[in-house]
This record gives sequence, C-alpha cells and structure tokens, in this order.
Amino acid sequence: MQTAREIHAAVSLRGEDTRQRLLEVALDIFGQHGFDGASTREIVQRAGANLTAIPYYFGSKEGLYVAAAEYMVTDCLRRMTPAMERTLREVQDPRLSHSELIHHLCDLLDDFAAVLMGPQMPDNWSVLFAREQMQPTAAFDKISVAFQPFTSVLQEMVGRILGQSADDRDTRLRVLTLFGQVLIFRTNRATVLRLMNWQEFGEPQLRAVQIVIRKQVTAILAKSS
Amino acid sequence: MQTAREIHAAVSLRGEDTRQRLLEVALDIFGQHGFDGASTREIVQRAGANLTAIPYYFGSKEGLYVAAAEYMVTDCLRRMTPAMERTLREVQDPRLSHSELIHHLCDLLDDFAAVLMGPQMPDNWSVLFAREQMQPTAAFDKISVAFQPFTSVLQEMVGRILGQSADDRDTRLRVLTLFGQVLIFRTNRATVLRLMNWQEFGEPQLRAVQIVIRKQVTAILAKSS
DNA sequence: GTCTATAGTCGGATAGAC
DNA sequence: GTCTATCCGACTATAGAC
Repeated sequence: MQTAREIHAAVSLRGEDTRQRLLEVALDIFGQHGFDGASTREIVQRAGANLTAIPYYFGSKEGLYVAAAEYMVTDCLRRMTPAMERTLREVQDPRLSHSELIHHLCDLLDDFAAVLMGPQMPDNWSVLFAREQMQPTAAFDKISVAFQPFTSVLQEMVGRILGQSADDRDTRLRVLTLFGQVLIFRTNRATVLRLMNWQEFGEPQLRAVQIVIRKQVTAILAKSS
Repeated sequence: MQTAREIHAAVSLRGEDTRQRLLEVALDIFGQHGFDGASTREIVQRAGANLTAIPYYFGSKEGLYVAAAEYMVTDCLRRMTPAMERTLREVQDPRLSHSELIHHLCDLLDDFAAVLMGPQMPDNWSVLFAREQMQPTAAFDKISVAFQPFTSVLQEMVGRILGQSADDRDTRLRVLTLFGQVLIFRTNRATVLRLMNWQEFGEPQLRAVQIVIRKQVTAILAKSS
C-alpha cells in the first residue's frame, strides 16, 4: 500500500513525464509547421496527453513554444560541451605553436559539424533555429545566451592565431565566416544535396565536409596571410 | 467614349495589376508567417483585392504560394544578371592569370553579397527561402533551377583557379563553403548583429563583410594551398 | 493532474449576383 | 473580373467534473 507521499511522488513523476513528452513533440511540430501553423491538437495527440495539459504546464501555446526552444538549445549545448571543455584544456598552454592552435581549432569545428549534421539534430530543429534567426521571438534570447560560450572560445582562438584581440572587429567577422562554412551544410541542406548529388547526409558526407573545412581554415589562418 | 476592345484592355490591365499586387503582398506574408500561418484574408486586405481573387487567379492558396516563390527568384536573378554577365565576359579570356581570376571571383561574390544584404532583399524573402531549403515544397524546384546558372559560373571559376574540373567533388564543396561565408550574414542575421554590436545592416556593414570575404577567398584559393 | 464539453474566433473555399 | 454571403472545419482557451 502506498503512503500519501508516495502517491504524490508518483503523480508528480507522471506529470513530469507528460511535460517532457509535450516538449519533445512540440519542438518537432513547431519546427515543421512554424508557430502559427502548429496545432496544439496535433501536439497533444502525438504526445498522448490531453489538450488542456498545454495551458496547465506552459500557460499557453506561446509558453510551450519558448520552453521547447529552450529545451532544444540545452540539448545542443550538452552535446557540444565535451568538445568545448577539451578545447579549453588544450588551449590553456600558452606556448602552443601557431599550427598546433589551428589544429585544435579544426578539431573543435569538426565536432561542431558533427553535432550539426548528425542524426541527433533533426531537420525540424534547424528550421526552428533558422526562423528565430530572421524573425526573433521571445525564444531568441534564450538561444543567443546559450550559444555565447561557444563563440567566445572561437573568438579567443582565432584572435590568438591571428595575433589580434579576441574582440577585434576583424576577429569577430572571421569567426562568423568560419561558422558560415559549416552552417551552410545545415541551413541549405536541400541545395547541398542537389549540388553534390547526395541522397542523404551520412557519415561519409560528414567526413568529406570536415576535410574541406580543415583545408580552408588552415589556408585562411595561415601565417603568410 | 471607349470601344469594346478598349474596355476589355482596361479590365485586363486591372486584372494584371491585381494579380501583381497579390504576388507582392503574398510573398511578404508567406515569408512572415509561413504557409500555414499566412492568412488569405490578410493578403487580400493588404493588396486591396477581394478574397475570391486568390482562387480566381491562382487556383488556391497553394498556387499563390508557388507563384510568389517564383516571383521572388525571378526578381533576385534579375538583380544578379549584370554581375554574372560581366563575369562571364571577363573570364572568356583563357590567358587570365591566377590572381586575375581570383580578383574577378571576388568581384562576383561582392555583388552577390550586395544583392543578398541590400535593402532590396527583404528579410521575409530570406525566411521563405530558408524554409524551402529545409522543408522543400513544390516551390523548391523553381528556386533550384533558377539558381543553377550562378553555381555553374562559380564552379567554372573555382575549378579553373584550383586547376581541377568544375565538376570535381572538391570544387563543388569549395563552392558551397564560399556560399556559406556570404550567406551566414543573411541567414543568421540576428546572431551577426548581436556579435558585431551592429544595430542595422547598412552600407558600412556590407563593406566590412566584403573586405573580410575578399581576404579569405584570396587565402583559400592561393597557389600555395 | 487529467478529463469532457463548449465557447468564441478565424481559416479556406465556393455559389451566385452584378 | 469583382463582389457579398455563407458553409464548414479547425483553432486556442476555459469552465468545471472527477
């Protein structure tokens, strides 16, 4: 027989579980149809929850949207954390050579590409992310803040490699173009697949992309320039 | 007094005008709210047309969407055409030096950036474009076909500069990363503005971007690499 | 915490007059 | 070609029982 506390705990667990499933399904559907196009009915149906669970847990459809976006960036960052911590450790040594620094930077970008292109990053997430870039909503702040540590690391490394401040305008522009070279394989996937005659974006494709990016980053940051 | 033919011509003109206004407004609103979120009532209201004009001219809401996407790429290409024709003319000379070729390529990318970032390219257009990239609809084919000449030119030039075939896999990947370096300033505008501490994307900002891209493209395609 | 029932709004499409 | 009127389905949010 259950005590009152155990019953309450069980109920809470069930509630947390419902909340979680709603977040996951909502993220998928908001990405697919956009905020306006997404139907709360479809969300609760696929999540196996009741329609009124959305106002109950998230206040409103908009609250659910913001929570889903937050869930997405948290998950992305969690998968980027190991690579970032490794890089921070490697870079602590102040006597690293120019080419060693470039090597560590390329490793970090490799992992970044792997997270972006990997099967763990559903297309629908990217769509939601892209939409927030061009039409920021309340969710954009959460996205932006969460990604700041990552750009900081890149600025530090690029600045050090180029022998200029991490906050230098040129440094920041360079970081953005580095991002761009990786991101296009995500944001313009349809064009990439068509131009490359690829049917899917799997392991071999990721490898090819990583190789080209390494070549280009090395050339861009080479000492002669 | 008007003849029957003149009256008919006037009506046709009015019809064409309504059609045109619907296209322009539809493009803006589809970009802003997505296909599902866009309201035909809002479109006709802002276009000063009647609700039934959409089924009449475009068959359905979906027909209007495809027509609007087609209208967008036609307009973009029209603005890119002068630069492309100039480049094709410049590149005809088979004795161009390595650095001259790079120079012409940079000029083309400059114009590409100007079209992408310029005030003539509304944010909402980019959003529609981005959505089609990740969730292609019937409109994607029209977009894709229209842009093919542009990628062809880039493949030709990059291949020639690197001394390899225009259809080489490495050539195509290089072209994509070149695109990426420019496109990120469009597709991730919110992140760009925040990282650069820019309030808007005007003439000076465009200039700064063009300078960095020239530097990087030159480094990437330098003979030593 | 979860459910049913329902209110109130807005969506796209069509019929038919002019 | 343009308009009014209308159908009917889908939407979010809420009240209130359990």
